[in-house]
Amino acid sequence: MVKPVVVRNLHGQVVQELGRLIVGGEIAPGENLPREELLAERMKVSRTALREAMKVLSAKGLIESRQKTGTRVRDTLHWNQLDADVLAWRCASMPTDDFVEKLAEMREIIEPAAAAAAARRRDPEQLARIEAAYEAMAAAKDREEWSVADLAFHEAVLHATHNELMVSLFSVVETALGSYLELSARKAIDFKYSLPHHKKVLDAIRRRQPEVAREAMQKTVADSRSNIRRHAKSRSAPKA
Amino acid sequence: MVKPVVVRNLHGQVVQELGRLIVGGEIAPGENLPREELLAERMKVSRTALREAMKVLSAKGLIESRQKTGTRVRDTLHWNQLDADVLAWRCASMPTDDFVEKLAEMREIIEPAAAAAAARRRDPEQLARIEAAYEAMAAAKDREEWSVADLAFHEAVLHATHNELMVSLFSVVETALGSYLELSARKAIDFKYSLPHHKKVLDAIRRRQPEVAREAMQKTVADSRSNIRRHAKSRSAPKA
DNA sequence: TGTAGGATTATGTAGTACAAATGACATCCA
DNA sequence: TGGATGTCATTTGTACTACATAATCCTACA
Repeated sequence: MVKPVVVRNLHGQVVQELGRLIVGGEIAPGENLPREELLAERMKVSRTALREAMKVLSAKGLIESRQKTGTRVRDTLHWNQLDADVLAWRCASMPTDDFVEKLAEMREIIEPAAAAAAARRRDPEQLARIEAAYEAMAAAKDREEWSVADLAFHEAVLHATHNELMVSLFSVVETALGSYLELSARKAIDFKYSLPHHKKVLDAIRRRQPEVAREAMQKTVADSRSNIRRHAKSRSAPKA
Repeated sequence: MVKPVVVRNLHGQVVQELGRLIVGGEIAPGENLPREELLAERMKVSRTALREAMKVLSAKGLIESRQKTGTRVRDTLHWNQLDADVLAWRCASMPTDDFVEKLAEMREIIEPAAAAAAARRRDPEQLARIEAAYEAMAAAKDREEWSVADLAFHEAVLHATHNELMVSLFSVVETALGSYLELSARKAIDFKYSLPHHKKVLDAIRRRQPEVAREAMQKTVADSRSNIRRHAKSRSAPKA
């Protein structure tokens, strides 16, 4: 279920390896990487492959290389935080639940607004897609099926806003959050408990009632957030 | 003022050139690029430089290359829409004001929520930064100075949320929007008209009143949005 | 002491050669 | 005829070498 981030290319592997090191903080911002020739040798790849990987990382804002000076890790300020890879690396490296909170916060901001926009701008086709997702949720027989349908529902709502930037943001955040949720199973009983919430959202969008949709969606994600939070608490060892 | 996107590297230029072509729609999704060797020759660069550029583009989700099949432009769905470059290319290519609307919508969603979060979580240092920005706005003598301070104000608010994802999103959106605003001058008279709005935001954050802050910020950005909209209307030739 | 300019050293670019993957096509066998 | 199988051709992937270019550092000279 969790996509294993399959990489067929060599430089892709190098990107993953270096990316993890940098985002994980093992190579601190401001610090210089070893010379290309050296690093290539150490990673057992050609300088060509290494350089292609470096270009990718510098496209993500993680590093910056100049002649003579060498290649250095940029300040986190310049990192492309909303890049899917960067986010994934952070998820993998930050054991603190602090980051999950931030993701959840983003979601809680985006989704209600999106629901409102969807209620205003949806067209029949998109409404149908939302309805279909809802039906699938209602018909889900296990948690697995339900999560898939749930995700489809939210994505359909986002699509109905006609704003692809929003869709993009959501999918990035959601993917990152999802990887957390899947780590451990929620209570299997009552996995459909939020179905009524979703129904309200659907109805409001159907009836073109932006404010109602916003509020309903707000309740839905707040619920899910408290779920995540409870989750986080029980998962992490109490550190204080 | 508008950063000229200075690129010192050769492959950087190639990235820009190809990126513009793809995002601008001159090479449609699904379409194949010419073979590397051919394309390199046509662009008068070595295959090495071209490939490094392609790696960057594929990191942004614009293209995908496989052996034998060649390199093809991916569907817009996979584009890294929130990448600063991609956004910039879109701004440069989409003459429609439709896109500006979408950017403004994002802003209108993020900022009020951010103001609320800032009111809840700001620490003294960040408050000071917001105040400093406000003072600079109040003291601005021309539109130029004012925009700089304005931007600093909003950025300071975002920082006070302690959520770097939000900061990142804002800065991307804002940069893209900014490039539009700078295209043509707003009315020079009363360029400080929104100062009172900002004051309200500042006060609410200082007093830790999330809801007040949200509402004040909401008014501020709504105002700016209607400004943009008026702007857009007068700029674009009426097409219908 | 200050500055000009060269030595040094890192990345940047070019070009060649070969490896690997895979789509297309021909071939073979039932 | 139809389907499985194998070979070939083409395109990207990787490696390696050579040299260009920029920026730092440091020496030498005024």
